[in-house]
This record gives sequence, C-alpha cells and structure tokens, in this order.
Amino acid sequence: MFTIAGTVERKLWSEKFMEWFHKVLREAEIYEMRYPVKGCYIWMPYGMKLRNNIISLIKKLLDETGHQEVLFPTFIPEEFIRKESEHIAKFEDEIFWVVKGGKRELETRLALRPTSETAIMPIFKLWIRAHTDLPLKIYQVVSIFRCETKATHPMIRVREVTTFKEAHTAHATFEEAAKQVEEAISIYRKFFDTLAIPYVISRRPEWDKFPGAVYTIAFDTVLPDGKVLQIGTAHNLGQNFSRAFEVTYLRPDGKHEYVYTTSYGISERVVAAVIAIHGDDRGLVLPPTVAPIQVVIVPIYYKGQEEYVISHCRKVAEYLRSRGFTVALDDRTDKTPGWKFYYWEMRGIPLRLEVGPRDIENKVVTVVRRDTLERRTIAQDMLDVELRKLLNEVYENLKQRAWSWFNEHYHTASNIEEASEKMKLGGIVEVPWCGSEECGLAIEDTLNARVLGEPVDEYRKLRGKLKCINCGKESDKVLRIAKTY
RNA sequence: GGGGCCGUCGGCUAGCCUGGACUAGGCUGCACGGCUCGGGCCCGUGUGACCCGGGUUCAAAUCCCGGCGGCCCCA
Repeated sequence: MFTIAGTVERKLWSEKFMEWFHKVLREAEIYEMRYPVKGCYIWMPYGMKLRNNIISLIKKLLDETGHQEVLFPTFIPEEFIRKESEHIAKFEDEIFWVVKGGKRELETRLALRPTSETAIMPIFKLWIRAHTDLPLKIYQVVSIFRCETKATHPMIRVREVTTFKEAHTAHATFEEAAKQVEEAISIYRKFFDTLAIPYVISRRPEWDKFPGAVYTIAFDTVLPDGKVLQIGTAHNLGQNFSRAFEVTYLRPDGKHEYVYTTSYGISERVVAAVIAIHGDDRGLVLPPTVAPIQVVIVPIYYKGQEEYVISHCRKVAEYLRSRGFTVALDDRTDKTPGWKFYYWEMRGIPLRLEVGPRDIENKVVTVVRRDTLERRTIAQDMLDVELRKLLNEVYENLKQRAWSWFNEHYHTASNIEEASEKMKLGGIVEVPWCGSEECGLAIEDTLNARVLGEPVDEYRKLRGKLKCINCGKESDKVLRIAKTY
C-alpha cells in the first residue's frame, strides 16, 4: 500500500535540458560554474562525493582485473608529444603549452597533457625488457587539458577534464591487445550497468578514431535533449606508438619485437550522464549504487516534542548505519519538513524517511521513494530488509526507465529521407551502409550529423541484406548516426 | 568554421529601443526577531547588482568599439 507524495514530471528536463542541467548543478550544490576561465569549473562538496563514488566504482573494477594505479606528470615535453605523427596532427590545435618558467622562456616547451600516451610510452620503454614483463596494465585518474574552440558546457565539454580515468596496457601480440580491449569493454559494461546508464557500443569509423589508434570502440548514450554523449572509449593502438617510441621486448625465441598497446578512458561526462539521465523536474535522482546518501531522515515534530522525535530519529539513523546504509539525519530546527522534502529531492537521495509522533506511536516509519515519489509506511522491525529491498527496487526502476527512454530514442531508417525524419526525433539512427568512407562522410554531410560507427554490441536492429542509404549498394553493414556533444 | 541573441544584488529578472527623475524596482535567497512545523507557512527588519577596458556626451545600466564569459541555431 502506498500513496502518492508527488508527481514525477520531466517537462523542463526534456524541453530545456541545458537550463535544467545548470539549475540542478547549482541548486543541488554539485558544481560551481562561475569560475572566470572558459571551460573550467569547480566540484562542490556534494558533487565531489558523487564524483568520488563513481571513481571508486571504476577503480574497484580495474583493480579486480589486475590494473595498477600510477600517477604520471601533467607536463609532456614537446619532443615526446610530437613522436607519433597522427597523434600530434590531430591534437596540435587544442594543446595548451607552457612556454615560460617565471620570466624566462623554457628551453623545452611543455604541453599540458591532452591524454597521456606520449608521456607513458617513453617510460614503458624503460619498464619493459622481456615478454615476462607483459602484459603491463596501469591506470591513473588525472586532469587533462584541451583548448576547446567550440562552446564549452559544464561537465560535458570542458577545457580542463578533471576526472580523466585513463588505462594504458602493453602486450606481446596484437591478439592480446585486442583481447585487452574486450576486457576494457566488459569492465565499462559493468560500470555503466551499475550506474543504470544505457549505452550502445560502436566501432568508430576510420575517419573518427583516436589519433594513432588501429581502431577505437566507443560507448555512447543519449541525453534528454536527444543529443548523443560519448561516455567511454577503448583503443587498440597496435604497434603505432611502440614503433614511434621504440618500445620493444625480448621474445622467448630471443628476438626483439615492438609491444602492442591499448588505452581506454572515461571522464566526468559519466557523472554528467548519471545526473542527466535519471533526473526529473524536481532535481537529481541518484542510483543507490553511487548516491552519497542513500537514506535521509526528516523528523516531523510539533512544539515541545522536538527532543522526543529527534532522539528517536537518531536511534533509527544509528541502527541503519550499523546495517550498512549511508544515512543523513536532517535535524535542523529552522527549516520546516516540507522545505526539507524539496531540499533532499533536489539532491536525489533515493529514500526519505519521515518520522513523526504518529509513526513513533505506531512503531512504523514513513518512507518516500525519490524515483516514483510513492509514500508508504514500514514497520520498525522490518526496516532493514524493507529498505534494502526498496533501494534495489529504485535501482531496477531507474535502470528500466532509462533503458526504455533510450530505446524510444534509437531509430532505424532505410533511406535518406526517412533518416532525416528520424533525426528530428532526437537520439540515434541506425542506417544501412556499404562500408565505404566516401558514403559515410556523405551521410554525415547530408544529414548534418556525426557517425558513431558500426555496432559491436547486440543492440543492432537492422539485420540481413540491406541497401546503403547513400549509394544503394547491397551490404550487411549498418552505421549509427546522431547529433553529438 | 559561420550566424544570431545575451551579460543588472548569490539565483531569476524589470529598466536599455527613445541617454537625464535610477537614490536602479520586483521575486527568490541570505542574516536577525517573532509565529509556525505530516509538501517550499506567515509577518517584520536588514543585506545585496549595472562583466571588464576604452570611446561618444553637459550627462551612460542605456549608444559605439574591443576584450572576457554564456546561450541558441546553422555548417
């Protein structure tokens, strides 16, 4: 039995996404956006907790699979960053350079890393001697810098990416590197599943792969405005970087060979996706798996009963903490319960307990779910199991809601006109494609959209013999296209 | 890469076109006091702003130029 504590609305959320997003980042005290440097922002205490929970999750998944955390310098000497030609060609325009130390010009210009391949490879050269040193799997969580020329967006397109989790690995064969990319994909799948974020996995087209990669696999999700956000990438770098940096190992047969490397990364865009995808017009709705607070207790008291109610609430809070829940007790006396309801709803706390004299008398607590805004009472002695069950239901519901919204924004089209129509609905459009770069670029051009790539997951919708929407040639390939951030 | 719009208390905004009565108004927030407390109570008092630089003018929040920052659309 439950009653309705409120209605879930997603008007602002869906119609004016950026306005909604800014409002929530500010009002939920996640992100300070008034720093006067373009594309640079501040993590506020509550946002930092959310971010840290998400980082902890990915660290755990990496640690469990034999990755080791390291920390490389922010500076990359010009000589290193120029070694791999494709790499520098693509990044050249957006690298920040440090050219002075105090008043003196530096003899070696220093790049603020746009990503760390070129910092790490020279060190891999020192660390890797023989096949017994392989595979080598490291990662770090650092800031990276890109001088974005387009419009920046808080947490989505920034100039200092403050939360870049990048993994770098080295292997003896191409096949092992390819396998490592597979492992990365399975780690990221678990990661996004835990965050209840829907995604598709695509192989980026040749013209849009990571500069210096043999191939790039990417995770994409759809934001409430229908635009696609890349939330993770994994690259098989083959021997491109190891040749440029001369990173070799001694094989069992006594010959030297260049190592095969991979890299894969995620950033604070994941935090943005969690906020954007699960939210509603009242603010954040956080998955219990990463919510900084899972349960908030709001005492309801009348004059003269403050101590009676609050001391009871303290016991409830202590009990729940002892059972492993993260709990906040809002015992402020200068705010009304109603005010607190809105306050905690904005912050996305999955469950709210309301405890007043009536509840205490009846040996129950009142609980409200943030995702559905349903209210009901739970017997005190069932609190532990019932709340655990509810948290799980919230998680499952968020996941289901997010995926069904995502499904509604994943379209197929069999010709240009249809594709153009479907593009207007927002989201991703899957179209038949002959496989040629020429047609791919033509499709991007006519539809004014970006190619995400070919499906490498089971999400693909179109099957069998198809006709390329650009040239009409028969093929079994498809391409995903979308407007992107 | 191109085009449009915008920048006023912490947030949202009025004023700008048509320069002067703006001592810059409102809502919200914040601080203090009282009253309340099962969905943002109410009342009172207080606090707080013209993005930066230059120009035009007797006079600039208002007009012009540049910078910085933001939003939207197109490629």
